[in-house]
Amino acid sequence: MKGDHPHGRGGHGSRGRERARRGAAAEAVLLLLGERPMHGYEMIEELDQRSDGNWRPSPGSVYPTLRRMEGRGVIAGAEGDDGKRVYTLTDAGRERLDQRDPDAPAPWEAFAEDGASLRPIVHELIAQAKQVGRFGTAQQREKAKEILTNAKSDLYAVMADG
Amino acid sequence: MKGDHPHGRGGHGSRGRERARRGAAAEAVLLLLGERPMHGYEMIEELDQRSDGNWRPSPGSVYPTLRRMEGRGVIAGAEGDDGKRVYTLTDAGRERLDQRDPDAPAPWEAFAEDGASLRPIVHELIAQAKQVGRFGTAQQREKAKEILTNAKSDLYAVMADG
DNA sequence: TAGAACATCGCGATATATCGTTATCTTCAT
DNA sequence: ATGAAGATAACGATATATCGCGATGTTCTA
Repeated sequence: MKGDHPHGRGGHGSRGRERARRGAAAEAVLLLLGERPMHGYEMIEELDQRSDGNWRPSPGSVYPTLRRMEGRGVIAGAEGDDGKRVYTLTDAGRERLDQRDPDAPAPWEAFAEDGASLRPIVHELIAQAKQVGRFGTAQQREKAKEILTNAKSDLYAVMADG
Repeated sequence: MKGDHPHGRGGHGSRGRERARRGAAAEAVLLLLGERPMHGYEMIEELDQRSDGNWRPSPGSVYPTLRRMEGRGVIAGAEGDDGKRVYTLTDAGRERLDQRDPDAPAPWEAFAEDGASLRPIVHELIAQAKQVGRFGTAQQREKAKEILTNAKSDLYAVMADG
């Protein structure tokens, strides 16, 4: 029951995925282009926002997916003169989208975070460290180094026995 | 006078620059290509290493510089079939390099850090936070959040009155 | 010689593409 | 049902290019 590890269905928790499911990128593209035409980078940002910063698919995920889908005829890309390649749903793509279960959650929702995410606080900490690095005196930087070193040790301890 | 602020020639310290001098990128390229032909990304990595991670010029610095220098005839770029554009010194470039004062320090040396850099420890801290985020339980993540929040406050305090 | 005006450079953000590794999912034999 | 094998997708790293903002350095003027 509870003798066995505090994992349960916990292991790595009730929070969002690490890595997207197979096909999640393509499904996300289908849904986004169902709303309006977009280019690749735009989709990356959109997914980043919709997942609250927890799924920002890398170029290595997005651009091959777009090419794949284009090859399969579900989307069509038009090269603009500004170096942007804007994609639109084809009829086949629209059909595929219509066939999708409308109650199924969008892929980015699988990445929704509860409040326990370390991301924002880590981000703030980095920003503050940067401030000290840029504008602090040698003494202040030394102090900062100490603080950060201690924090690191504390994090180790949490994983070791916390 | 000198009564003002514990800055002296301290302000932001005896450590490396924030931003490269005007012309530093071009000078660095000249020096690197004096050693061997390289492509853009390779130079970025090389400068990152030679400056101990303190100057990793962004694509927005490097690629325009390469094009500029090519336009001025000091370097020549050859497009490979693998998407890499390898640059070489031209005779004019070699001449320019020979005319350079050999005792002058290389641009990346201006970024040399004393031991007070926060960069490595910040990096380690991020790595450890990631570990907790990936593999930690909800309790452990909560603890980590607390630790990081405290560290942030401590850093604020250092800049405020430390 | 000060300072203002101008030209140019450095850089983060924006934008795209591919490669090799790793993870995921399906399928097929056991 | 189970588990190994194969196919394919996701992703970080590698690679290039441009834009606009802000910093830097030079030149011109008073």
